[in-house]
Amino acid sequence: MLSKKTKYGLKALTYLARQEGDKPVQISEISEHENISRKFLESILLTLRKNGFLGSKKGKTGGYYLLKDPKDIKMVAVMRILEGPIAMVPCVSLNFYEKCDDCPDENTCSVNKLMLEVRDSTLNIFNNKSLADLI
Amino acid sequence: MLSKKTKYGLKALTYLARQEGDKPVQISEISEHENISRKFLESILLTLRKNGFLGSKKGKTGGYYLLKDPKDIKMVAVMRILEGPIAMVPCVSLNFYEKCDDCPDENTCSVNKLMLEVRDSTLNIFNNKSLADLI
DNA sequence: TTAAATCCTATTTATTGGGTAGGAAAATCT
DNA sequence: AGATTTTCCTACCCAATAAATAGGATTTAA
Repeated sequence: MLSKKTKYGLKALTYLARQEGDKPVQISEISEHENISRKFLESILLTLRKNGFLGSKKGKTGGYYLLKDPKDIKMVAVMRILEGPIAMVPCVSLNFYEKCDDCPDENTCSVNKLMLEVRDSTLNIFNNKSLADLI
Repeated sequence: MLSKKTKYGLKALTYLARQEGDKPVQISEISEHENISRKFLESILLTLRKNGFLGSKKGKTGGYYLLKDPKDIKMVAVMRILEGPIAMVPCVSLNFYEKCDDCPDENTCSVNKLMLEVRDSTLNIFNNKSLADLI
């Protein structure tokens, strides 16, 4: 299941991508338009900023704005920051690899091979989709 | 993330599929070979039985066995029973559909469309994989 | 100087995953 | 028949995580 954090983050990003010009958009504007708890959204935008997707301006007339062109914001990057691993099991994750405590041998593990296939097909989508494609 | 329930269930199924003949296999044998908590596995096998994947025999010499040929046990069916929805959001789920409380219109929702694509590609894999393919 | 915005850390609350407990019911073996 | 060994079933617990909230510090424009 996609976490609400990721879902809200994606919605906020598309909201920003739809803006004309690069005037900062306030949290509350986004939260109202997209029906997201203001405080929760605040923390999400904060992590998106800390990870280089958003810029911000403080004080009156402050807000958030995209740092890159929507077509240069790959879904795979956003997903990894907000949701974490793309893979369904850590043992087939590229960026969050972890060995399973059960499973003595990954090479002969049936679950491993199945989930590898799922990962590849999902990755294929996220690699080839940018924020621009979401609008 | 794939739940351990699903992971263990898949491992148990492949273990059973690898058996010669259809003699019942006891829970404890599977749990030892696959490093799964005995009690937890018990509850998993129970749901697999209640959903028509496994048969069981009680008492001494009892245990579990596959009811169908491994090639007739589709991954998509197993996944839906053990893991639940294939889709990452309820609003694109075929079997577990639910409307999102935020989102006023699914047809114009960017997340919806993206996750629909992911669902389709994952579904495509699970539809075309059977237990036999896991061995 | 005031108001309005982001920034930041910590805390709370709710949900779920993972696992246990304990006994009832059934089947086998002696 | 009785002992033993298995599955069956319901209920419960615990820890981790997700979701959301609190509250003040900092910055900026008017």
